[in-house]
Amino acid sequence: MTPEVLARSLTRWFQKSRRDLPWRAVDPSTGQRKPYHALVSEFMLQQTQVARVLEFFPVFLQRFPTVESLAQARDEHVLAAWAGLGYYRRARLLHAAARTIVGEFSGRIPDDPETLRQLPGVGAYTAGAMASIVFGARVPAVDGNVVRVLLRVHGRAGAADDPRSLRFVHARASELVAVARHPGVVNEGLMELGATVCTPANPRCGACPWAAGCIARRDERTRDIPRPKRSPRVTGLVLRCAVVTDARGRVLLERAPAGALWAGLWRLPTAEMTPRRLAAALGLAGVSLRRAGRARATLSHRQVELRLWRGHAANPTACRAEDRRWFDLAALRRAGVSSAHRQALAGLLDAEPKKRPRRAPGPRSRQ
DNA sequence: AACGCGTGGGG
DNA sequence: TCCCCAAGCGT
Repeated sequence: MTPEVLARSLTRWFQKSRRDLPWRAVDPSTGQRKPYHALVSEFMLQQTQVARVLEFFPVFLQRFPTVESLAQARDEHVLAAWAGLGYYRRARLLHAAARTIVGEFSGRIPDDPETLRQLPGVGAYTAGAMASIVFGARVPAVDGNVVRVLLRVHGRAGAADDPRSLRFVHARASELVAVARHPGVVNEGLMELGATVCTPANPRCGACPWAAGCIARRDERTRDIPRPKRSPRVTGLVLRCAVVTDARGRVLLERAPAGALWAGLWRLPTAEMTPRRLAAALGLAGVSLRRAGRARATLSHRQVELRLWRGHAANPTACRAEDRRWFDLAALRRAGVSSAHRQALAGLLDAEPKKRPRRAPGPRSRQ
């Protein structure tokens, strides 16, 4: 099928089937989407599904309604609003981008892809998406969905992360936006098609506007295109974590240092190695620690086991240290804490309904 | 260029 | 339970 035919049928399909997502709302005063809302949504959507972002987007915007409010915010508060969404570097990069936008562009979000690309956390995809979807620029926006959809419709074999596949897809996407009436609609339509119809497994070809001309479907190769990527190896990681409370029921947390997992978020005092005397190694001299179960977290590249050690601090000030703080339960709920640590703390937070109150029995092995 | 970085839903 | 993976980016 020619680019013209593809662009036209995709546009028609998208205008009929597009989901009503909050970041797609048009600002009546400008007739376009709010650039700041689009920016926040694009950062959240990096490697993250729509359903997940829907939970966080409105809350984040309520907390930081404008790019100025985000730029002025403290890093810790931005991280707290991101807690649970994952890939926390995005929160720092979005924060930095907001500061650049306010500091260098008077709070106006750039509208051309080259300038957008200079912002922290904005790569080729996000720059293309912002420029085309918000500002109408005639540039492609190639994400994982677009790669899959275009490889399939053209019947092009290859892995999704193969540079040759990506060059091919970029060329096809460029043809589409070149002939499109609304480049942003074509780009967003491609992603929508990949997310809702041309899915990795069990594509719903019956609902696809391109089904009649799809080469992969004709050749019954949708299952083989794209070839699966080489999966990164997942390594195990064991962390010893102290769950220490004081007489008022407050729990002691520390900020995960740069370079650590969940960098910048609050975590339980943690040791990676097995120290002879855990409490002393954690700077908790005088606290008697007892084994208290474990929590597991599966990350993209890491299988983490948190071995929990419970203790009480008779003298809270003795446990103070740089980047450590006592949290009461209310503060704990508001704090920037990863889902893994939130799960580990679930026992303390039982006022809060947890989806998975997994509580493994204590292992016999020494921790 | 390959790797590090979270999370929860679905098959 | 296990495996796949989703609107990527920085280094």
